[in-house]
Amino acid sequence: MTERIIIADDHPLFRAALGHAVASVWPDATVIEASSAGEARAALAEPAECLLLDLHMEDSNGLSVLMDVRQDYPAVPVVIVSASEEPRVYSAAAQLGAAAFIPKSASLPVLREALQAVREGDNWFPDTGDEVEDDDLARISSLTPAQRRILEHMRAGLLNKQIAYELSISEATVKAHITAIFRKLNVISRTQAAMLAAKLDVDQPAADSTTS
Amino acid sequence: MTERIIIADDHPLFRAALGHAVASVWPDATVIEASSAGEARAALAEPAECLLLDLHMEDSNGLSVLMDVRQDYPAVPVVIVSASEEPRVYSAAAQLGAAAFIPKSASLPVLREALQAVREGDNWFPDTGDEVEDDDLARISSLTPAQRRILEHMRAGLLNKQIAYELSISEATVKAHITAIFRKLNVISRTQAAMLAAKLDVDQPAADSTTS
DNA sequence: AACGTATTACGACCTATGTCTGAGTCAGCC
DNA sequence: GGCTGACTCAGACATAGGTCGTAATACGTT
Repeated sequence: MTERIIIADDHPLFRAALGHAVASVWPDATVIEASSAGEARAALAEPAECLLLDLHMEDSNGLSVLMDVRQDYPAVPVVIVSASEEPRVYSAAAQLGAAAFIPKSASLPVLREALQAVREGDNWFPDTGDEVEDDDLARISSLTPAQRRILEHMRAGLLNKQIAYELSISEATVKAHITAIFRKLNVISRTQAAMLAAKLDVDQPAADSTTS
Repeated sequence: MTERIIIADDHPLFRAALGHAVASVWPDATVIEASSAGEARAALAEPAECLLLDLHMEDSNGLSVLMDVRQDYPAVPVVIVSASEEPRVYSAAAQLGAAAFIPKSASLPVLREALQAVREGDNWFPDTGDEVEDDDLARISSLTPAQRRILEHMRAGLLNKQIAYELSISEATVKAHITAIFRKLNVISRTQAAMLAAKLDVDQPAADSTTS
């Protein structure tokens, strides 16, 4: 009987590209496309050789789909395909039983290498080079409440004088806090601090994905 | 002579998928792949029929690349390819002179339809119905090239001195440009300007699963 | 050629930002 | 009580940021 490979991704073009790569590793496999987590689960009702799973789909909450699938079909290796390049997401996926993690920025040879490894029963994860950059998130969460309030106002583009007025403290205190914030965030100007705060405020999903 | 079509996207697999679609619309064209904004600009040194441009690449932070390209090569139609589904981004791209906007979630037939329209000199944008307007966009696109360059550097958190060095101009000139930028963007500090630039240039495909 | 306008450029000048030193209060903790 | 950490503030200081006036260049108009 032919092997069934399920590709779950909500980007048709990307499914097509993945399909080509799959075909070169499993030449005789039947490729089943799914554009949502629901379709992927439906496709799993019949035995499958492998599941390529996108983390960003309309009806999916990130890694929770992976959890579900691993629970219900532990025999099916799951290859996570994600736009994320965050090492924290790699390791989260690994802990949840993914067989491989492929960033969408991967090239075709890399993709084939990963799929080949999975076919042979191995795991495959991106090479992060051991020591990852220090974590912005950890740094920002080390701020004290007063420092966080001030960072919020900095981000809004207020002057120190305005921040002092808003928080009913002196400008000297604002400056003192700001100096402490810069140290903790490892930046040297209020613009960098504000950009960092803004970036991390949008990047909530990375921090949130393991707790749901 | 053969037509040159440039595909700029940092995902090799997606470039391949786009290449297939392009080949079906421009059968005899030469497809040139670029994996960064820099490579795309280099490829534009020779006449090109069309540029397919991803908004999210390593060395680019969004729509600023589009601005630059439109400025330097107004004759080349630019098709924006983005993971974003935000109507606000569509209209931003339209205002900045993009010929088309294709969400990465588009199917192959839709993609072909858009490319065909561009080939015939038309525009093509996703069907959204209601109008979105953005004063900020109009303001930011009124910046001169020098001002835009400086805004980009401001956004990266550089000091005026560093910007001056990068652009080989004096710090006094940087300051003068910054003052002009503030007036045009209607802000009063570099932090506000940087936040505004970041907000409008956003194309955050990697971080949109948000909360459960 | 003469003109207006937009852009880029610069220096002088004042203000905002950020650092450093030092110090006071308050709360929790061993 | 002694210790620590968070929050508060002030004065002095150095530097970065921002405004203003001014000028050279470029480009299109008349």
